[in-house]
Amino acid sequence: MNSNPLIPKELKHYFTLGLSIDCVVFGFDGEKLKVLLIERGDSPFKGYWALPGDLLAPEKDLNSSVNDVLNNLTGLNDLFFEQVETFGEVDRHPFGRVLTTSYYTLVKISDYELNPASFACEAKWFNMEDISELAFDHNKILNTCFDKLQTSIRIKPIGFELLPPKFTLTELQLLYEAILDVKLDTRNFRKKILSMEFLINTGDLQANVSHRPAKLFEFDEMRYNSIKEKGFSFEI
Amino acid sequence: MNSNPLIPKELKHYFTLGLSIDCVVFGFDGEKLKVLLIERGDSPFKGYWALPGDLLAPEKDLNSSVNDVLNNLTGLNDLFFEQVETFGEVDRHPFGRVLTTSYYTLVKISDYELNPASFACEAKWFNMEDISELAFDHNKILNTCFDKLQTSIRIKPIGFELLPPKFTLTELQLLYEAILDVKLDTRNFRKKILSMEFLINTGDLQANVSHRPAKLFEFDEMRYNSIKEKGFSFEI
DNA sequence: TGGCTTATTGTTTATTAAACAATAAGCTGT
DNA sequence: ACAGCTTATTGTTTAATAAACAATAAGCCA
Repeated sequence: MNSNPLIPKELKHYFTLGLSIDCVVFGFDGEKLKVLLIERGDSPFKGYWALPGDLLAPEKDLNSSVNDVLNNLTGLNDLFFEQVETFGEVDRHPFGRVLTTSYYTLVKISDYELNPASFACEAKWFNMEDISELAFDHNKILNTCFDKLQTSIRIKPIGFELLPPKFTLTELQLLYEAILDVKLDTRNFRKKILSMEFLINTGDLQANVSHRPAKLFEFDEMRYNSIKEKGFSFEI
Repeated sequence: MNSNPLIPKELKHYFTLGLSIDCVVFGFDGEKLKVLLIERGDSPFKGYWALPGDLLAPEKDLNSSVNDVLNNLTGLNDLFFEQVETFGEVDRHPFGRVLTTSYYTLVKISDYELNPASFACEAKWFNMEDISELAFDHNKILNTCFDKLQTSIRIKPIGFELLPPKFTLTELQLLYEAILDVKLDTRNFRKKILSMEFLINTGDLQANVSHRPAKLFEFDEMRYNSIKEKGFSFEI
């Protein structure tokens, strides 16, 4: 049962920590940026809204447990997470010493169904501005992850995971505006994003709209990935 | 002695983790970028070179323990660290389950004396290119921190901590070249760095050099800090 | 004073960002 | 068919920034 069989006696005291994983799942609904929260059905902080998170099992890798934790609580699955920061104030957890490593990801809300389970008695998307006091130090964690998201989107072309396979440039612009919380100039935005050449004009048009239909784009995955690795500067 | 008095029985199993802190101390000697390593005098990895690092005591905050860990092993003191990433592969430590949170900092080598202590039987500055196989997964950790350093220096004006209070523009350029591992155009570098207006020309000149003495600059701390917070783009 | 060493500076050209509004295309209802 | 509505699309001018490039300045020393 002890996961640390070789620990010298004098070090036993150091092997009493708990570590949790907290997931910040940002969602886009075509208009606003949201965050997925759960209502906790167990102590501590029973009844509070919180980031989906749970203790790391000693026999599991850290980074590869994130999806399990999220899946257990909300039903969401198979997401790509970015690790952000580990929080370790002594008194951040009322039960004892629990540090937590935070991660964020981005999803398209309509692609997923929420199925709260385990100690999550509810799971819900919240507008960023509607979030009040969360359990633990989760407000701080959320803010840190949001800052990181805003920085990242200027350096890497994240965002495509959040759109349908074929999308319009207007949809893409709305996504950037939602994440950065600014209004962008349409002409300049389009010039810039097209100049990066990871968008492909499919030739298809939007259907069933009562106005001029927009061109549908998809993205060039090869080129997108190579840019994503190198990074770029998206000052817009 | 148990630091987690309120843990429900069924969760005891989760509170058996160890967490260490690993410090990547980059140093600048006026010419090359170096890293501070210790030779481990204790098992595991006795005799190996390693990043200075130690277990986190359950009664101490994570971020504020970094300086203690480093000070214990090397005598260095009072540095500003940036947290980078937490590594948590199950088998990364031979004694059992130990995750590690990594941090980096930057120092001017000549400002510090090395005093290895505790299980560090040696402490030494290594050129980045002279580093071979380190203990644990420390090569991976070092690489991750180095990537982060290179990214950060393009976004924030780090670097001044590494220079004497009054320094020449050539010294500053050498620092950037050491960290980024590139050659920069002197005229463009000076224009760019001066246009940011956090450098103050002290009016003093370099002394005891057998060539045209350079002007000595210091930096405008107020302005430097405000830029550091907002971030900037140092594509150079 | 000539020679050595490093410091300092400016111009031209290319690229990128910013600001700004008129026209196009499909749909709807008449 | 067309007038009116809605959103999509596009280009130009100006300003700012980046890139490329080499001659002169200033102190020291012999």
